[in-house]
Amino acid sequence: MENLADKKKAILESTLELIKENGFHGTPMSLVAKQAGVAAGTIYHYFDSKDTLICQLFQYLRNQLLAVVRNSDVPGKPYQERFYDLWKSLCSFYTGNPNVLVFFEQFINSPYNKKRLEAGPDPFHQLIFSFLEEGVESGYLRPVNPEILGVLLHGSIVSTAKTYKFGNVQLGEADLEQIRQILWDGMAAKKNC
Amino acid sequence: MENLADKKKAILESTLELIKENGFHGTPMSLVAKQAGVAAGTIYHYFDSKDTLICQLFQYLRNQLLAVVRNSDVPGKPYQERFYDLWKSLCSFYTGNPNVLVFFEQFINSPYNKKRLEAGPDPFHQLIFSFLEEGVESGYLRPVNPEILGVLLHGSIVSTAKTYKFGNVQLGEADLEQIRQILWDGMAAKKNC
DNA sequence: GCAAACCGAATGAATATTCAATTAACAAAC
DNA sequence: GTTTGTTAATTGAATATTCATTCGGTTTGC
Repeated sequence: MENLADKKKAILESTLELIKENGFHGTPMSLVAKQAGVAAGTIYHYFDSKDTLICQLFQYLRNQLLAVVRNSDVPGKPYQERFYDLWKSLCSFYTGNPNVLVFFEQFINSPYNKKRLEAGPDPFHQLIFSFLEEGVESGYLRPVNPEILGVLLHGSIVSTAKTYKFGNVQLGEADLEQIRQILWDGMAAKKNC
Repeated sequence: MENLADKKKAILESTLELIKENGFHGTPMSLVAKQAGVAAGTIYHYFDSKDTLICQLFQYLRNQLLAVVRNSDVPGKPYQERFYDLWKSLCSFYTGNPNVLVFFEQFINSPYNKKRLEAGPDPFHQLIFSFLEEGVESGYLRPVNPEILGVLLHGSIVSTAKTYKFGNVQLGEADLEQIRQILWDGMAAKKNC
């Protein structure tokens, strides 16, 4: 899965790049071909249609995201640190790959996503969910539906990454730390209040 | 600004509807015309091009959002209640108008948004910012850059609204209450911890 | 009567997709 | 080591479709 054929990978990366630049529409196959350094016909050797190209691009990037999350988790550490690590690694993945974030947002709010939702929960979602569930059961997090905690966690990361890259305001490391802290303080079980 | 010509309004609303259904692309002018009950040429009487139609639709909806926020704020109330009201009104606007949420997300992550960002901060953003600034200065909220608080506030609302409508999980009123509570607990100044 | 609103078929440019032909990859046979 | 055969990869011009936009003419409001 990692060492995709060079051409196929080039096509996927070019599509990502162009969608960031020109938007979801306004990215003709001819441009994808040119940017990837292949002929138009070659794309159709690897992908049935533009639609499947876009859907497979989503899968491809989603797997990268999953790998990032998996690698960031060190089971031995205390829960709060693992929480911080998770937040940080996700956030830095998005800020380091802003075109991925843009593509995700476009994809998820497009009709393409309908089919995906009908296909059931994806591994990324499940991973986050079970991590939060563990936190609740161990008493580190408030006794709240982990789905809700996931909403807050993910929302804060996406929002932060967007502001970081696109906003007029520049957020520094200290700011990111604060956001993480505020989120934790809200979600953590209150011991002495 | 409120009583737009009937036809113009119909065109805007149809565009919104179709973009939710068929996505940003895949929404031809011919369909917009049919759905709005006008001729294709009529659209060009009101809008220079498809691009300006989409940009004006964004402005149109952004003004509605602004009005919702303005109406929800009752200056006499205690700050925490105003905070809750703001959160609730924004969230229910999005859950009640899911196509607006989808459109916003599409628009903001598209190249159209570049021009908008270059045009400076918009009134909606400013309103939220000053509300949070007031909270910080009055000592109700943590002494943190209001921009950061805004990120968290907006992220939690968007994420919640998306889950509410599109997620596999159904969130009830009690769940929304909890999310609001968690957010407040994170953002509020710590009095006794 | 006049100006603005409106119509919708016609136009022309853009573009997703196809396909017949060419080239590379590579293994088996000699 | 060369030939040969076979399959997969690649090309890019041609096709058919789609779609934004135009414009000459018609209707409506005043």
